[in-house]
Formats: sequence, structure tokens, C-alpha cells
Amino acid sequence: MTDEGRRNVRDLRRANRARLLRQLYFHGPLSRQDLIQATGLSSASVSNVVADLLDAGLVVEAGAVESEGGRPRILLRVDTSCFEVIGIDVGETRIRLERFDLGLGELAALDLPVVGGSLDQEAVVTAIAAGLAELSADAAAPLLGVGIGVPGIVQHQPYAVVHGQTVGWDAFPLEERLREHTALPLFIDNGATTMAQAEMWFGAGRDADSAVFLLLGSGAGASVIADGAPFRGSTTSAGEWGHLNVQYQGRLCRCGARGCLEAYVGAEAVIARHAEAAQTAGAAGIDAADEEEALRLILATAEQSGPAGDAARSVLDETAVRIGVGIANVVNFLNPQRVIIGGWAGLALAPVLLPQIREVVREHALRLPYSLTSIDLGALGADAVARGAATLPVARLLEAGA
Amino acid sequence: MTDEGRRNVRDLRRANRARLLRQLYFHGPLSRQDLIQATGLSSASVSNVVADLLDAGLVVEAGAVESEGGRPRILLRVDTSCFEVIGIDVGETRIRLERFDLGLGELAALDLPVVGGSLDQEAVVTAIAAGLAELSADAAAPLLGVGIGVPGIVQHQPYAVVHGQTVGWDAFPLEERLREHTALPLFIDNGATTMAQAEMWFGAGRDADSAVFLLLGSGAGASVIADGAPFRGSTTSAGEWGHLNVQYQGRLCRCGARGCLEAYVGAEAVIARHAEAAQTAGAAGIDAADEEEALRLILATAEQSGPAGDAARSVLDETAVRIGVGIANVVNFLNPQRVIIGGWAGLALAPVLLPQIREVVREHALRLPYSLTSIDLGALGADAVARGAATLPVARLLEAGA
DNA sequence: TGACTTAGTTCGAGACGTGATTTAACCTGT
DNA sequence: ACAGGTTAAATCACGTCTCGAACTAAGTCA
Repeated sequence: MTDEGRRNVRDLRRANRARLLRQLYFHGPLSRQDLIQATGLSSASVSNVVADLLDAGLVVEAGAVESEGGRPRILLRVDTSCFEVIGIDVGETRIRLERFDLGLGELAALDLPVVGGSLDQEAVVTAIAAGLAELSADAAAPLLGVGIGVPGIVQHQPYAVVHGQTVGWDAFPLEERLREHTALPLFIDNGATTMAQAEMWFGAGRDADSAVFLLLGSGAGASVIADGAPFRGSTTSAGEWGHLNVQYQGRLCRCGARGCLEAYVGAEAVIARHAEAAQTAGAAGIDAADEEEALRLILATAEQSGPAGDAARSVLDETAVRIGVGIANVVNFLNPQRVIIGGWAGLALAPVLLPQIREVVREHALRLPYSLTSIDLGALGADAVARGAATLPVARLLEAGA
Repeated sequence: MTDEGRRNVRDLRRANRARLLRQLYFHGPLSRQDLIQATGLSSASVSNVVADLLDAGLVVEAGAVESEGGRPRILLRVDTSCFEVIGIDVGETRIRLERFDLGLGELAALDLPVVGGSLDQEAVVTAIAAGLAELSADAAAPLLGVGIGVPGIVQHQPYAVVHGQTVGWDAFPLEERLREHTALPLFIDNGATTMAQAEMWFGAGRDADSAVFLLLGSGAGASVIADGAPFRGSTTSAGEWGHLNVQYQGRLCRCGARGCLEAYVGAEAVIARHAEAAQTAGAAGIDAADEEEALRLILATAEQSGPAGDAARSVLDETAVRIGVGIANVVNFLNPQRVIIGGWAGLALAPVLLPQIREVVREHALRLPYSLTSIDLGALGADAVARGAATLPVARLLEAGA
């Protein structure tokens, strides 16, 4: 009903090995004594399991702690060079592939532009296949697997199928298609989820066990972490924060409904709203090559005085309000420990809008959950999605303990 | 980091015993063969563990299946008479106590009106204490514990403290206060959560493992079930569905913010909006003794033609729209398997409004999650909260397996 | 009555975790 | 240099667990 596995003594061993490995992975070099403390296992068992892990080559000794009269403790750490992983960020405008060591230290990277601007399924498959071949060619250790973050809902049935309403993917069987090009284990998940995973492991979510990550890019998504694990709905499509309705009969959203948050706060929406506002104000529009530049220009315009600046400011003010309301909804409904804003547009907008956003949240959220939440920027840069994707094979390793 | 326990072989046994017990509890009388299938354990272990449970008196034999040529299978079932539990629903206007057997069959009940209509803390404590004494006096089996559903946020620190903004409780240390009057194990939780628990075990949530239960009463709350267990935020105050913002700068809510869902869809809000609409339309207002009657009258008025009927209909139409939008938000953001509408106001409104609500949800939700969700009424009556509260001690027994 | 079939129990083997004991490694002071 | 003290890690003996196989129990069918 709830948890599978863990029936016989062998599973028990696996679970304990996983527990130790996890502790070592996340809490740096530790001595066996520390592990006894942290896991509650007996010293005999820790010795035993550690011997296993040393044999397997997953863990190595890492010096010793200075003695204070007795035998010094030997430190242990995960051997981050014993495996490598590949993480892929399939974005709406480019595909980024990175190769990491087991500790998620970056070893190599590759940026592939998507031709024509539209995310053609065939093009994506061949691009990923080519990138994988190139990146895995000069790996110095066995590749544990490939994690892929995609812009859409991922269903495992049992092979990953992607529904990307915004990029025109309808039940795109990505895993099966890639199977033709690689034998590596594939782990496919929503990009917002992988970003959240990266922030939870190495960024703004460290040491929290419940958080909500908002991904503001062209559109707006989210990923909910509850009790340290991503919350997936019944069909793993939870987290569609951008399609919360915040205004009945409001702006038309690209999903077809009216009044979605995404119709106000995604980069695409901000740019569209600015174009309208500028026209109304009789100010000049923005002329930019891509969305990132357009957003930068809007932010710059808002610094100016005059009608153009007023128009930009009013657009940004409303953006802050809508984001704030969207966050207040999340705070009230899910009561997370932290709310983290990420995604390229979020990272561009939030530094300017954060004070306003916080104020709007305060006005719209219930006192108790609001007082127990923090609202901050993501700590990882633009490669958080790829890095988070790479955590997927690593997470599997940590769970299996082998 | 995640799960405690389950370190040594003894814990393993406990877990397996719990697994079997749970299976027997929820899936009726089963033979040992069925249990082998269901749990994946070997026949030897099943025999072994079943012998334990038989010895402990938790499980008894329940006849045999007709043979088809071989030795007949002996059926086993949980002995529902070996323990009793008490469930308490602390409502805004009355306290209901019920005594159940282990299978949640009702054995006795007690309704205590709350004097003066306000939920005075002292009065609640003494009422519960008196009710407990009366109910436990003629129990035929040992009492496993007492579950209490309360109108507010419950924090365990480590003794349950209740924050009931709507009933004027501010950090009410209910558990400690009751400790003075009883030695029985106490389990205190939010009333919406216990109702959801009851529906999950015996009602509209059976066989689902993710669902959202909407509790429409005077106000509007919710309880989220994910992977079979209630989702609690970082401080157990998740589920404040009523305070999702659905209209920027909308109606004033009693929480102080503007545009909360609760300002449109709770019974209190519906009645207030109808009063305004009737006045505008020049129709007669509603004159009722309490909210339940008022709501009934509004529903009846909507059947009439003429301005009064038009006014009532428009109020109900908007109610359906707001509920629908609120559900669409839940569907998009959490992707539940089922959405269940409960609470006295929900049970009164939904039969009439459900078609409209479903249509609004369809318009506002993303296609994929919408197509995989059902929206229905709760299957349990008004005692769902008390019954759900009673499940809490039972759940503890099932988890411990002893 | 006896062959056959299926259910449930018993038994020996293998694996695990634990506490106690032993061995290892280092420090201090003489 | 060396003994005595101290702490870390490995080993051992024991009890518990699950499992597969062998065995017993309880029916059916001809």
C-alpha cells in the first residue's frame, strides 16, 4: 500500500547501506563514530556496512581527525570520481548538456541551440543523441545515467512520455526515442522539478524539508517539495503554479483558459503586457532579439522617468502583485518552510521586485503560515535545471546503496 | 533523513506484521494464501506472523473458503471487538462524541451542545471530560485511544496545541488540559483532516491514494491526501483552500485579506452575497434562524421565477463559478486523483451546482490533469469528522502492528 | 478406500544487527 | 624508549528474522 520493499533481512541491509551512503554524501567527510551517531546503528554494523562501501569503491578514506589521546578517527567520504552523470536541460530555446562527477562537480558542458526556435521532437532527439555521444566520449569514469529536465508534464507508463502543452508536445515518447541512441539509464522529469532538486541538494533549499520552488521563465511553473521529496500528483503533473487562476475572466493564457497566473507573470506575458502599456502611453515599444533581452530592456526602461518609464513601472508593479498573490496562495494552501524563486526570468525580475512581492504576500497570506515562511531567490545559477537533472541518477544510487 | 525506524531485524518483523494487519483490516477477511499474494512474503513468514497476530488476539479465524479439491483456505479477519476507540468532533456549535469498535462500527454516541454558542476553552475541556467518562463507562473492550477533530490548526510541540482563528482559540493547549481528566492516549487533529481520513478509509476516497477533500461549512477548508497520507505543511497548517486568492481586490474576507475564495463560497459568504443581491433586485431577503436554514431557503428561492428567483440564481451561479475556479486551481496545482466535496454546506450546495462546477473546472483546468480527476460529493454523512478522529488511534495500532 | 490436490506448518540454512570483547592506533609522562 | 591510559575499529558469539524445501493436514474425486 505505502512502501514497497523492505521485507527481508537483505532489504534491511540495503536500506541501512543507503542510509549511511546518504549521510556521507550530504554531510561531508564523516568518521565511523559520526555515522553511529547519525544513523543510530551499532558500531559493529557501521563497521560492517562501511567495509561493504569501501569494497564497492563508493567510499574512500579521507584522512583522519586529530587524536585527543586515543586512536584517531578515520574520515570517510563518497568517492565522487567513481562515477559520472550527465544532466540535460531541455529549454524552450536551447538544450544544455553537462557532465558531472558523482558530487555534482561540473566536468564538461555543451550548449545546443534549437533551430527555428520551435522545439521539434525529431530535432530534440537527434540533438540529445549527438550531445550524449560527444559528452560521454571523454568520461573518465563509468556513467551512472542521464537525467533530463523537460518543459512539460512527464508520465512514466512505464517509459517516460512528455506532455508539453506550451511547446507542442503531445505524448512525446522521449524515453523510447532516446533508447534507440543510448544504453545509459535515463531519468526524465519536469524541468521545474529538477531545478528544485538541485536547489534542495546544493542551493537555497539545503536543510529544509518542505519548500516550493517557482520557476519563472517564458512561462511559470513550480515544484513542491514535501518531507524532502518532490510532491507529485496522482499522475506526476502537480506543480502547475502558472495555471492557478488569479483573475476571473482575466487575460487569455496560452493554455486556453482566462486569468491564469502565467498570463501575467511569465516573461512572455510581461513583455506582451509591456507592449500594450507602452502603446497606450504613446511610448516607444521594446525592440529586442529575444525574450531575455526584452526583459532586460523593460527593467532598464523602468529606471527612466517620463511616460516610457511609467509604463514599464506599472507593468512591473502588476507583475509583483500577481507573483505575490500567487505566492500567497501557495503559502496558505501548502504552508511551505521556504518559497524559492528561480528560472531565468525570476532571477532577473525578483532582485528588483522582491520587496514589493513580500509585501503583497504579507497582505494576502494568513498570519501564521506567512510568519513561518521565507521568500528568497534561488541560489543556483542558470544551470540549476541541468544540475538537478543530473541528481536523478545519483538519487537512485543513494537509494539503492549500490 | 526521511524515515525513522526499520534498522534491525526486529523492526523488520514489526513492519511485516503491520503490513499484514493493514491488509486484513482494509481488505476484509483474507486467507493466508491471499496474504502471501498481497504482501509478497513467503508462506512461512505469513504463517509465522499470523500466528503472532492470533496469539495477540488481534486477528481471529473467520470460516473457510469452499475447497476445490484441496484443503480449504481458512479466512482470517481483524477481531473488531478486541478494542474500542472514541472519536470526537468539536464543531463550532456542538461537540459530538462517538464510541466505535476497532472496525469503526458505531457503538454509542453523545451530543453535547456548546452553551452560549461560543466555544469557550474551559467549557470544551469539561464537556469532553464528562463525555469521555460517560462513554467509556460501558465499554466492552479496552479503549485504544481517543481521537479529536478540532476547528483549527493543530501543532504538536510535543503536546497538541490548537490555533483556531475562527473560534477564538489562540494556542489552546487542549492535550495538556485533557491530560488532567483522562489517561487514555489522545490524538488531536484538524477536523477537515479527520473528515478526509474517514472518507479515505470508508467513503469516497477508498482505493484512491491521492485526493483533495473540500470542506464547505460556514467557511471553506480542505485537506490534501498524498500517497495515502495527509499532506501537512511544515507546520501542519496546509489546506487553507478557502484563502486562495481568486480575485485581486475582490470581496473582503474575514481573514482580513481581499478576494479569498472563502469570501465567495462559504455558507456565510453565500448568505451575505444573497442579501446584497436581493436588496439590489428589490426582492425580499431571507429570514432564517441559522445558516443551514438560510442556505436551504436560498436554494428553494432559486427554484422560483421572478426577481427573487433571479437574484438567488445569480448568487448560486457565481458560487458555482468560484468553487469551480477553486477546484481548477487545486486540479492544476496538485493533480489529485479525486476531488471530494464535503461539509454541511458543500453537501447542500453541490447536488445542485455540481454540473455547473464541473463545467467551470473543465474550462479553467489543464486538459491532462482534468481528464484524470473526478469531482464528487463526500459519501459519509455528518459524523465523518468524529469517525475520522476515531481512525487516528486505529491508524497508530495498524502502524505498530501491536 | 486410495490417489490427488491444495493449505498450512516445521525445519535447516543463510543473513543481519547487537553488545561484549578484542585488537589497533595514538597520546602522555617518565 | 617504554609503560599506562584512551579512544577507534574489528571481531565474535548470540538471537532474530525470512526463505525455500520438506512435511503434515484436510479436503475432493473416482
